[in-house]
Amino acid sequence: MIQQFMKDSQQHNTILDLAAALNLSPATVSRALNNTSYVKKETKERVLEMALKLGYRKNKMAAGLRNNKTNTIGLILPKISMYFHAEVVTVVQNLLHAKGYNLIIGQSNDDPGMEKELAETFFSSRVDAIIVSCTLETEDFSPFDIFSTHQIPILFYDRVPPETYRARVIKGDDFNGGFLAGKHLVEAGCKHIGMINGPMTSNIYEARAAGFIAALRMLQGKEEPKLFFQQQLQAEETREALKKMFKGKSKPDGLFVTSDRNAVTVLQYAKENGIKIPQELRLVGYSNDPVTAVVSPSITTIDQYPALFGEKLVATLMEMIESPPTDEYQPAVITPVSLIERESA
Amino acid sequence: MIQQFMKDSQQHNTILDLAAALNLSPATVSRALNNTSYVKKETKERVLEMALKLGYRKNKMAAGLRNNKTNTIGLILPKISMYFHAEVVTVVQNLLHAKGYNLIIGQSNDDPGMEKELAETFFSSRVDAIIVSCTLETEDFSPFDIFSTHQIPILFYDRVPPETYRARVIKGDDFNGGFLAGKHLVEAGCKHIGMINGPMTSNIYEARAAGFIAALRMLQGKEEPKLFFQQQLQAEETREALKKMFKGKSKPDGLFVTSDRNAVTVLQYAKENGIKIPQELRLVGYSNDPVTAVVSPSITTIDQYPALFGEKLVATLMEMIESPPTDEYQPAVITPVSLIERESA
DNA sequence: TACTTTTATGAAAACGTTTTCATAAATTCG
DNA sequence: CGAATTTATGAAAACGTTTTCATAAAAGTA
Repeated sequence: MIQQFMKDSQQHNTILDLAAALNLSPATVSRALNNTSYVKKETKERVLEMALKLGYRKNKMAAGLRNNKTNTIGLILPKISMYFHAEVVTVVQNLLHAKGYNLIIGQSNDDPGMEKELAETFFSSRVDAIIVSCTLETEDFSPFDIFSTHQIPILFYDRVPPETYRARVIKGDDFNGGFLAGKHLVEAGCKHIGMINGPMTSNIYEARAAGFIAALRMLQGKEEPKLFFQQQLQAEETREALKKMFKGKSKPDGLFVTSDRNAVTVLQYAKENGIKIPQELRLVGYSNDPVTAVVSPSITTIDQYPALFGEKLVATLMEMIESPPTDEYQPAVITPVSLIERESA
Repeated sequence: MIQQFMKDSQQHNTILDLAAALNLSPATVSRALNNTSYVKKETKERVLEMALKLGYRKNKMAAGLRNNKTNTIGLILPKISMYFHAEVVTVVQNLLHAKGYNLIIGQSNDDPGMEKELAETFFSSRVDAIIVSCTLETEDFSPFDIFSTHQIPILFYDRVPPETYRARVIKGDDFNGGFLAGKHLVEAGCKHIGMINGPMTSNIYEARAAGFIAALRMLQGKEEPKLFFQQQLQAEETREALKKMFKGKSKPDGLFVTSDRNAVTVLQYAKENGIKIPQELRLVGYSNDPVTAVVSPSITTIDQYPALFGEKLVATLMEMIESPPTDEYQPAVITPVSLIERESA
């Protein structure tokens, strides 16, 4: 009965196969499947039943081509395995799935060339929207222009373009994060406070530094602190910076490290060199990577609430997809941060 | 000149637009773009130049529909943010991108229902192949049947179906991992060795337990050890297990915990309860999560070489995609593990 | 009853590619 | 030089949907 309509099992069956098996037109089958427009109740049931029997699944590509909608969102980020990003991706993917969207992920590995390549690929794949956290060095954002010119929603997060590049942005309150760190160290009584920062080409490190300096200036009345280092976030560089810091006569008694991984490196360096934390050196990290909670001493750090971040991302994205495009200026959404006090400071 | 051919900027231009602008047929343009078949050198140059000028990008959906190839791979895993998986995904995505494939990711959150849903979605999206690491509880693998019946390569890794479900599989050498852990604890002189394992419904925990027991049996001559616990990998459950273990009179002096996160929990419990590691309790974890290297004492663990894992995944997948499907039985690929000795044991 | 509206379905076009089938021009070969 | 081959291009069909435009039947309304 049914078998006579079933094609070679390796073939996909289509809406035409369903139509043939039911003596209906493909149009009606499509309508039944998507319950758009009028379809007799009985017909719809017959279609659904047959679809089940033949194991029919819609070819999303064909539908996408026709509808000009892929139900796919592209996500470009530096590296999935970084704690903050892994958490964000986790919730973003879950929420998008619930809303019927696929997520395609591309890692720039902090290489602007790769980032551009991914933008092109995703555009070519006709993603319905795109989410981007930039490279540490991205200065030319024009590879993303195609999206705006083609009215494809683009949403930057965390590492974002400057205000001058008009785009929707969600970012953590890095200035406040830096400020909280500085304030905490000052209030703990530190006199010589240093900082090991990431590259200032990236907005997040720039803002963390600005907030931090503002705190020192406001609360200690100091101008430009001396013990500043910026680097590419490698453990080796952190050690270099520490060596320099502790060589001089004005050793730091407080240190703000803008990445938890590097804060852990500081911890190890301190242990190796007999520097007591927090007695001799108070330490504040950034991100609330779970590792900071289990090392000893545990590390005081700034939580960025990545899950909340992810939720806001998806909510904003959906709003962008659903509402008609507007040229209105949309101020950056700032998500909160807070200081998690632990043993290191 | 050119502008007259440019459409409204929000429109995508197509191969037809190129053809019109150049007074060529779409066929020739396509041939020039993909350099298939004969195209005069000069023509090809003209096409490429115009493509650049008009900012043409191929619509991958249309191409995919026509070619029955999406250049997209689906990946289903429990949760991206787990260390092992994050590392695997990182290298898999990078390698796939280099080979011209997009990666779409779906998280089952260890829910078999969600896993099934994702399989359906990815099938519907016509992925060229699919990579799966199962739920801890997946027992019914039939949701994946569609792929095999439609000749779509499917490759399981890490958490895989049993031998009886014929499918290509890449897994870590969990038996050996368990064996190495057991051997190490025995050789360290432990007499009462316990184990906290994940759910035995999953092949990985079953194999780790089997290897571990084999080691104790072979090297200690003991039959079924007493101090066995299995649980769902939650910190709370680990604490419960520990409470029970240390309540009895035969307290363990060695412990194999088949997940590093839980090994860290053991560390904390030990600290809270004044149990000295490694003096009173030797501890071995599993996965070589970076956290094990930075806690103190650092944790001896089993490395699974996730990067190597990812490389093998992609290599095998490419082979499956490129070579004609075969019914030949393909034995599971086993990737190596090794014991990383640290302070805890 | 005769008209309008609602319900139900089908034919055909469209989405943007690629490829098969033609055909013509250019080149090679005997 | 004429025939065979290679090079170069175009027309049209195809991939699997969805949707517009018809049209017909059923239901509602005056």
